[in-house]
Amino acid sequence: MDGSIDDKSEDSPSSSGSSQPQNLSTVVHTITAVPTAIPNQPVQVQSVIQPTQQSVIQAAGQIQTVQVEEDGEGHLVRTDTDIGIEKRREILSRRPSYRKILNELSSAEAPGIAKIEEDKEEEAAITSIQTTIPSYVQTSECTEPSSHLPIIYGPPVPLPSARMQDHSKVQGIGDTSQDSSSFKKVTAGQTIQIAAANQNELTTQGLQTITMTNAGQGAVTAAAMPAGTTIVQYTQGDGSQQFVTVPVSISPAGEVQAYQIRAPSSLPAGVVMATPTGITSPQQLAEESARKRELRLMKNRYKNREAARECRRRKKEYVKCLETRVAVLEQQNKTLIEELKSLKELYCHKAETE
DNA sequence: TAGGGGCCTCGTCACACGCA
DNA sequence: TGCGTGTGACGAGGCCCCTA
Repeated sequence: MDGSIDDKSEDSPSSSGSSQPQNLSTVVHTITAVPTAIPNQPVQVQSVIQPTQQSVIQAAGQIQTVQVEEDGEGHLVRTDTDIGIEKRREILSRRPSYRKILNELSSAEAPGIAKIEEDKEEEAAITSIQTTIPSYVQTSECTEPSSHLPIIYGPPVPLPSARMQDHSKVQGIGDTSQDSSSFKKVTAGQTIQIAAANQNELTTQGLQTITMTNAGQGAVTAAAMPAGTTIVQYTQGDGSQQFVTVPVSISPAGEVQAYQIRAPSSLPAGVVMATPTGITSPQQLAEESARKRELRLMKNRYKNREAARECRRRKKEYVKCLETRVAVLEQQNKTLIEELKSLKELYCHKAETE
């Protein structure tokens, strides 16, 4: 296999003939390639494409599949075919991760192809996740991670991305207002006094002030704001503001049940959880299980949100890598064409003289 | 200048896959 | 086998540009 591809499609990047790398922001080819460096050439990129490997091109909302087949002479022939959704799903599910693809690329020591940092950066990211307040509660002025703020499992209020956040929309929990239906207005108002069963449990987390100014629960009843939870803003001893999501159930009489704020050993430092006390009835148990389920879902959503960010970052990196390869291959193709021309001329000249 | 379309980014869900 | 992770799909919202 020499890695050459006879591209039969007219709109493929390699057949464009342009020296500019094609904008691949919406065109993603799933091709495993191993670049290797050889003397006298800047970079030799050898495509290693499995004969049965299929690629998916998604452009302008249309998904087209690319079947790569061997033509019997060691050449890989790409044929575009229409396939059904099931087949497409099957293909997509077999797709290796961007990290794997890029790391395979980088494992060949190709210059200019950066390996995706897996360990240290990811560990740092995890640490930052565990110790910083998520972006959806950061104001636009607060883009730097704040190490003393606790984690919030899930978005108490579904805020848009930091880029999309209008500063006027996010001014901290308690006075957050919004102008679209997806934003849930949180009004300042109620003050909930939460009693701690053991003051030490608070002080171990550095929480010294437990008088909490709370947004009214009724004002936070959003789809993404599970019933029975509320946002609590409190002040630490050093005066810094912190926010936590706290499950709160209100009795028919309008009384707020007491919750302990504790620091479970399973949670990282800076994370506080609130657990109810004195729940005995089946209804309360059911509420408690539902609350735990919501908490788990919120946690999953939060993690998935971070995972999606990472995935998109890797995807961008992968696309950049492909663009670089396209540029290199185009340059190499030009060089080879020029070389072929010169050799042809030399051969013709030699034939004429003979 | 309003609004319509295209593009980008993000959050969320669903699903496949790998691992303990 | 359950759980965590990675990623495609989808919808929503914002931004930009063009046009009537």
